[in-house]
Formats: sequence, structure tokens, C-alpha cells
Amino acid sequence: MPENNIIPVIVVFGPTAVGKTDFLLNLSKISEIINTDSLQVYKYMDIGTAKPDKETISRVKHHLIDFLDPSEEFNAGNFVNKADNLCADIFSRGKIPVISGGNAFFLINFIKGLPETPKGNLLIRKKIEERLKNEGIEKLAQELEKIDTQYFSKISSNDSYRITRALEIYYATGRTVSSFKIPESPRKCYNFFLIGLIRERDELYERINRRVDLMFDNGLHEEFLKLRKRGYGLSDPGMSGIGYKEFFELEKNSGISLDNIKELIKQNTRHYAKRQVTFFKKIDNVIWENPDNSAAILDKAGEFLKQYGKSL
RNA sequence: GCCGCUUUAGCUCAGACGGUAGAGCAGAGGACUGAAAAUCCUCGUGUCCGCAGUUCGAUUCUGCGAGGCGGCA
Repeated sequence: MPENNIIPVIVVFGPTAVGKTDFLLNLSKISEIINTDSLQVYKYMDIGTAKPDKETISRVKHHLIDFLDPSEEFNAGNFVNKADNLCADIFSRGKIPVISGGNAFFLINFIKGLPETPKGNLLIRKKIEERLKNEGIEKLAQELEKIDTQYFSKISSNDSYRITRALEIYYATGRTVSSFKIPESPRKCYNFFLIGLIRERDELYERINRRVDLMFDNGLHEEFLKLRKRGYGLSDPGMSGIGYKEFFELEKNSGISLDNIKELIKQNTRHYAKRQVTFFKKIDNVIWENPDNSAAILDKAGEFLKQYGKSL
């Protein structure tokens, strides 16, 4: 018997369009799903985020999906805290929590726990972004180099995103990024079972292209227009997602066609999938498998579940 | 049939008084300290369409072929 204060968690991850949603149905009897796709959290954004359909949702309970306004931010800290609560809750109700999605950053933070680094300080960040605009990246890079040489040496001097955040942390706390520890091993409060879904690159890209075509057939452009009507713009966190941000090109540049947008979305999605795979490869003790070969995974999952008196 | 333009990396194209070539995109690999579908880093040998000529040396010049595009018939 496992220790009773350690919660089992099945984690199912993989690049976009690999087939996670379909695979999860195999676990529907014993589980509830905690979503870790950073855009499926948003309301009104269904087609472009490839949210699971009604039928799927009716078969397994899904959490952290379709609950936030696109203007609201949802960060790694929000995710980890909510997921922690949900895991305890789901397990106490006799189900196995399954965390599934494509956001590797959130996932790693969940598995290892959040770094000590403080959460974002929007006010200070705004000021630094202002300076970035006025003074340029070189200036801020030089500043960070003096403040935190160690961290600066690990990032690119062009990485405006990380330079901004590092300065934000410094001006908010008086401490450098590298003075905060990042956890190095999985948290002991969970018994993880990690499933990594993967396909041949060609096949994955094929699926991505097909899925984007389908999204357009299902009214992705109309969905975007509705979001615009509701008043959401490029600065809203939800609208920065692939499948949405590209449509703003139509407003900016009259020479561009809907077909161009479609190709752009496919391209951005392929790039994203590649980045996801790179990130996922860092996770240890993963059972990697093509979802077409789900039987092999389910065998092992069955073993894992047996210790909790469950079977698939 | 004639005239003109064109043929260089998977694609679009640069380029060199003749010394075997380089961008963008695609593609590959990587990073990732509470914004992450974000942000960023690294990676380019290819019969320079073919053959012949000139030359120490031609992908670059000349001639002849072949493909493509356009115009005139």
C-alpha cells in the first residue's frame, strides 16, 4: 500500500495535436482531468484552442478549462496552486487526478514545485517595459549584467522578456533572480506516473495542418470576430495565443488574405509543437509512446493503478 | 517559327573586374527561476541546367543545346 498522504497523479503530456484528448478517454472511468493548456482556460475561445468537445467533457470531468475571461492572466503559480488543491480534492473523492496538456512550463513547475521567485509585479513590469521602449534593449541588458552577472550569462542579451522579468524582480525585491532557488527534483507529496505522447515529426505536422484546416471550416475566423466584438484586443492574455493573434494581421495589412493567415497559423503551431517537444524532453522518468500504441501505455498505467485498487 | 528575359540550397531569390557562393523562408537542434501558445540562441557543400570554347583557372565571359516565362507571328 502506498503512503496515504502521498497522492497519485497521472500526467499526460505531448505536443499540440498529438492526440492527448482522445487518449484521455482511456482513463475516463477512474479519473478527473486537470487541464494544463494555458489557453483552454479561457472562455469564448473554443475552436482555436482545440478544447475537448461536449461529449468528451460529459464523459470525464475536466477542471481548469473554460473558466477565465480572456482579459485575465493565468500564470504558472495560479496553475500550480489550483492544481494542488484539485489533486487533493479529486483523490479524496476516490478518483485519480490526471493532469494533461501541452504547457511544459506549467507542468514542470507543478512536478518540481514553484521556484522561490516572487510572482509578477505588474506595476514595476509596466515601468520597465516603458523603459525598454524608450531606452532600448541594450541599455537594459547592460543594467542587468551589472546587477546579476550570473543570470545574465545564462540568457541572451536579446531576450527582452527575461531581461524585463529579471529587472522587475530586482526592483520589486532588491534581490537578483539567481539568488532565488529553483527546485531540482519532483515533489515528494505526489506519486507521479508520467506519460509522454509523441509521434514522428512528419506525422505530427500533418495532423497540425489538418487540424488548422478543420478549425477554419468550423468557424475560427468567426470566433475571432466575436471576440473582437466583445472588445478583446492583442493586449489581452488570451488573444496572444496561436490561432488568434494572427488574425490581427488582417486588420493591419489589407494585402493579406485569409489563406495567408491560415498558413501562418499552421506554421506557428508547428514551431510551437517543436518547442514543446524540446521542453518535454527535459522531464525524467517518462514513458514515451505513440498514442496509436495506447495499449502499451495502458498496461503500465494499469500496474500503477493497481496499488490504489483501481483498474481501467 | 522568331525575339527578349530567365535557370544558383527544399522554396523565393542575391552575388562575384573570372579564383568553386549567401540571404530570407522552410527544416533541424537547444535554452527556459510565478507573463510561457511567450521570449530567445545555434545550424547553410549546393553537379551555381548540360556540353563545348577562351583561360593557369569558368558557376561567372563566348557559342551551341535543354527547361521555364513573356512578346511577336
